[in-house]
Amino acid sequence: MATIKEVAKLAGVSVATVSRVINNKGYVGVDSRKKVEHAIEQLDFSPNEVARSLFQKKSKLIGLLLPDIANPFFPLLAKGAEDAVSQLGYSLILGNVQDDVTKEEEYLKIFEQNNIAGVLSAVQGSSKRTKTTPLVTLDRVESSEQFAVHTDDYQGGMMAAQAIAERTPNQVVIMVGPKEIPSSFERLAGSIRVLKENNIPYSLLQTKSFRLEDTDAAAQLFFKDYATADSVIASNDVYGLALMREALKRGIDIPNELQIIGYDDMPFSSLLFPGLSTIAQPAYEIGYKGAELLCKCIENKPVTEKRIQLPVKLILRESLREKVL
Amino acid sequence: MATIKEVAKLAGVSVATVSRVINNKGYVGVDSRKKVEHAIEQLDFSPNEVARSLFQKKSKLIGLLLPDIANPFFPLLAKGAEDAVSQLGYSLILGNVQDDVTKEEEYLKIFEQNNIAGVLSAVQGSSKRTKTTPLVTLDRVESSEQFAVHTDDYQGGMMAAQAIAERTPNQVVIMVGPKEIPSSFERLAGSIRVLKENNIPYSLLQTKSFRLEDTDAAAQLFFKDYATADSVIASNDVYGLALMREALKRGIDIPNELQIIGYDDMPFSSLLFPGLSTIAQPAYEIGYKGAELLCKCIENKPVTEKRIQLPVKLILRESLREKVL
DNA sequence: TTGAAAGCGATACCAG
DNA sequence: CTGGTATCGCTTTCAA
Repeated sequence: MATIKEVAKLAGVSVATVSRVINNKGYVGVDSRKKVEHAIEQLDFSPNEVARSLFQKKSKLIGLLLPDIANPFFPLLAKGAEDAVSQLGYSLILGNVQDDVTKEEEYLKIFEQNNIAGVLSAVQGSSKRTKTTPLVTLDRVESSEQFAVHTDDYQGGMMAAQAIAERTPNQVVIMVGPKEIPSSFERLAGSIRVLKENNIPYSLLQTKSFRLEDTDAAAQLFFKDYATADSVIASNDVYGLALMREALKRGIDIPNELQIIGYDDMPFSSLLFPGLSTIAQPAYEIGYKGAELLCKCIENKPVTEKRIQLPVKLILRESLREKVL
Repeated sequence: MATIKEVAKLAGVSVATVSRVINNKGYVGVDSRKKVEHAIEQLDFSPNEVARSLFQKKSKLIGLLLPDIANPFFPLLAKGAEDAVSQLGYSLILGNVQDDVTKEEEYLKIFEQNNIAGVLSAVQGSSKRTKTTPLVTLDRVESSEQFAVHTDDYQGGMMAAQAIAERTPNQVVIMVGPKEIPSSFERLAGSIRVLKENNIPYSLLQTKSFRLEDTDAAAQLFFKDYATADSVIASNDVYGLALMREALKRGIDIPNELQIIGYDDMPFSSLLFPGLSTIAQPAYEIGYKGAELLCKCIENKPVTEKRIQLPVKLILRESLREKVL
């Protein structure tokens, strides 16, 4: 790749001048500029970001920390982040952490070693492990986070329960997401509130993780322990799906014998039949808005909203019974 | 972050010595080493990769080019790549190109500007657009590729057709993936061969892309144009799923009235009921092996296999009828 | 309006 | 064994 020096030489000016034109900064005479532009064209020059980064102590790279990229929620979030970030002139370094704090710390160190401009994190507690770099927390947001994009989990929990409540539930089971995840708690609280208000009895079933592997076990457990339940609020769509599969296998009619509502609205949820009713989380937007917010922080632009809350919405598909009025 | 200079000062040695110990290269006296190690500890020093990269003209970053990260095949591939790469001391820059050549070229330039060590590409034709950087092509591999990890699409196509052939097909439709994708062609050829050998009549239905959005339209089209077909070989699981959904909606019994086989074995395919039978592509391994191969190229290690072919396998689930012997 | 030169943080050559 | 120093490619004073 051509360097600024070669450009300078070809253009017959100094590197300083070249620098000025590529950064559009400082005075440059018209014909100097012309010559430089021409030389750049000729040599197909583009500035080395590494050298820039070294000098600026800040690169055009953003670290993206994900709990598990194989969990279908995160690719969409990543896509949103990537879209925003690349429009704003940044690129993403992918940090897939597998719910492992050690790996997260490794990545934070790598990010730092690479003069990362900021980090976008969908894993909890990253902010405690990062000092100086701007950080935006996504999705699983604790109340202590400064900059964050998240959804209203409490309301989501309420909406899910409300959808159930309006559909003649007899016995409902709430599958509770991992305790460490704050959103689980919020959703649960929201659901419980609605169920209580409607005097609907419910049981809780704790699930271990949001990982794809744990869902089957949970579904089995559900049918073992709550054989008589006729309504279930699943921790997320993957669980909802596992439940559905198991129910269909057992010849249980959905939604008449068992109605299910999930959470997230993962891409495949619409591709099923019966379709999984769910609370849609705007994963793409979370990533997109988060990236925008982060870039503002990085560039010291004014930010009006430090914590952005995105709405969730109820998606009705075939896994819920008809609403009774 | 502490610099090598500060370490040198604290340890009372020169930067050269510090450099030698952190790289484990060249002679270093025992107590010099001790002092340096201690200083490193004290200052929590870790070398700045940007400075290294500038000098070496080569970073510890690897570019990952994906056609569409929202397509559930690629997160798994990415996960495999990430696992391998991070074990070998590299990190990934994520390049999501959305089947857009311009964006791909942008990323290749960005990669270059960042002194990328190599690129891992699951989009076609990247090798034509890249000159000097080591490159490993994944999954959708043309015969011209030097370094590649892929599966045997011809065999996969045969296996899919074979599975159908053994299950009393009456009229079969092969959904053909996008023409630009070489694997589509291979699979088709394999399937046709088997069908011909068994004297089974078939029709072809061309699909536009592997994108999530196009599948519903294709499914509608299928039921419009091939209402009487009783067997279908879908381009991939997403199409298979769309077909299944549409069939169930229309009250068509699966697999008795319509049997379906997909391709890929996407994570959700096992979570359905009826489960989607499919040809499993080892997406994770493709990513993993690809990353390993790339790292060997980068480090000029001997590579025994330049083009690695991974086996596909038939996964039988409920979307196929019983086999007749 | 321009250029010379210092410096970002590390590596590696060469001398001692 | 160790240290001084040029160098990687670029940005940014500072002087001219």
